Amino acid sequence: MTNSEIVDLLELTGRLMELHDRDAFKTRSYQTAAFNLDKSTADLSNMPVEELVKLQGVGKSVAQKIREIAETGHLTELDELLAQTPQGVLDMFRIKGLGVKKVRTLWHELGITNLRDLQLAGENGQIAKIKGFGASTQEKILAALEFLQEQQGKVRMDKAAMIANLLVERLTPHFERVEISGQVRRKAQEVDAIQLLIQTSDPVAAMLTLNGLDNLEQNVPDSSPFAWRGHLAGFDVLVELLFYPAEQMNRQLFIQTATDAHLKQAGTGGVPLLQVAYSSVLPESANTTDVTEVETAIYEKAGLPYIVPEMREDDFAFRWASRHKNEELVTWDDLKGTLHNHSTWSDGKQSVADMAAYCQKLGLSYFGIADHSKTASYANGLDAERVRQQQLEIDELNKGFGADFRIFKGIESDILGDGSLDYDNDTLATFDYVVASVHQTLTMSEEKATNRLLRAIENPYTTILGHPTGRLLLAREGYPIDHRAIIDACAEHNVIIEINASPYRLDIDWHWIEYAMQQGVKLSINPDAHDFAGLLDMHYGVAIGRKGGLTKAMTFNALTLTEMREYLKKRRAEIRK
DNA sequence: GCCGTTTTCGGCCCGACTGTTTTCAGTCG
Repeated sequence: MTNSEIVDLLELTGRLMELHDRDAFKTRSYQTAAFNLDKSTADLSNMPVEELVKLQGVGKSVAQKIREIAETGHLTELDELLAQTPQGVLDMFRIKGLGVKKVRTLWHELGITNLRDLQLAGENGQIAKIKGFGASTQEKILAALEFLQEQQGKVRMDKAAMIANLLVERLTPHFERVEISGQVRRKAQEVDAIQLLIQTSDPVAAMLTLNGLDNLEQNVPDSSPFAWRGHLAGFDVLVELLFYPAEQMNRQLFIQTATDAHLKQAGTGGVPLLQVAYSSVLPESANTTDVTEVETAIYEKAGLPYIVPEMREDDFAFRWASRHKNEELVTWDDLKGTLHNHSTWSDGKQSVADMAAYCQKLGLSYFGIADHSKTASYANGLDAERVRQQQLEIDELNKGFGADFRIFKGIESDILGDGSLDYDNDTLATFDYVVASVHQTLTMSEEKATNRLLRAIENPYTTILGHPTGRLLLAREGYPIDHRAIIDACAEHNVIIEINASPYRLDIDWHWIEYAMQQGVKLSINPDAHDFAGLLDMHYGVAIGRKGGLTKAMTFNALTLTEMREYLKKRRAEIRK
């Protein structure tokens, strides 16, 4: 059991205890234990009770529960609570704006035990009639339900990659060649089908083999003699396994990776790319696995420039290719540092020193710390005094590094409702740079949200605009903003825009990268890391950056240490003028 | 149930905002 699995079970237990009106303080103790353990780096599943009780928020009782979870994978108390809770009531927790109290009211007052009934109650106006609810709440619930339904059967790119790799591992022993294709190979940020190509000359035998494997649940009506469709147990996303003979593998890998829109692109003589892919005699030394060679040949025959897999979405790629070369696209190796990260000073799991050391291990030459600011009290945000203390710590740490590594002093300053940052100028002036982000009051009209961001961009202390829309993929739509106005303002005020690389956000959306580049606005691939693993999220940022055509030259954190120091110094000097 | 003592029992929590209220409960990050 991983820490987060243990924490999730404790958190759910606390939530269900509250739902079922158990003792409020007992309930809270589960919730605070989960809250504290979520930030712990201790190896919970391998700790004895006497060690566990030393952790903040963990007493004898919760320690024993953790042991039970670690040893059995279950918590008896939770299982009992779950048995008393309809699945549909649990589903209601996924609706933004519904907490325990409202869910309990909907369940007990209207007898709602599934999302369908919830929708009907909303459409009939019943929800608005409950005291404590109103027309506005009802509207919000209906909108959130609709959003949730749209996300059904989709997973984020990180989970999709994990499932795809799991399948490759499972299938490789049984087949000559297994390749990830489709949305996962294309690095789509949301995936509704995990697609793999399987090389076989005997589809009937292949089907039998697949159906003999554990945890692969076939959906027979959706399958065909050459395509197994179904699910991997435990994951609510379609798995599609397509059978091809050896000589078709590379050709199909190309075809299945690109979107229809991309394949419709006409090349020389108006022949669509798809037709070229099907009709060409390809350089197939039978089993060559050099896919790039084959795909290069296809584009060449079509008279079109080679497009990297990430960009095979629509005709944007061809417009981009008329102005750029593929070699200009940013890569992981181009990244020289990282600028939006958290530490134990706010809600991160690791210390500044440990995070910096890990960055050195990754081969980066600078680590920017941008912990939460004072308004983010829920995340233990730093007031001016703690900012000062943290900066002293960073000064000390920097003394220990040679000329090839440095920690930069940043902050993720909340953009308040009126667009101002939440420190006075004297404090803002102490940072090497400022990431300005919105964290509260996320329901705004486009006009209000845009004006709020514009004011933050105009603030001379703002270096980077953090996650511009506040969206959470598959969970929450961001607030609407006028992207052009925001990007134009960033150009005017010399503000960099973040590509938040967390697979939960990927915000700013890749569709806006090209416009930003055209306006001369650089983008920073920011992991928003709260622990070591979070730093690796920059891989997703690179993938999504490439999808949007981001070049190394326009990637802010591709600046070398020397260049970054110079840039930040110059930017500071401009403020003083 | 946990914590922290004024050491074995009494008090537990961060603040902004929204929508529903007419003084505040519920949600969120």
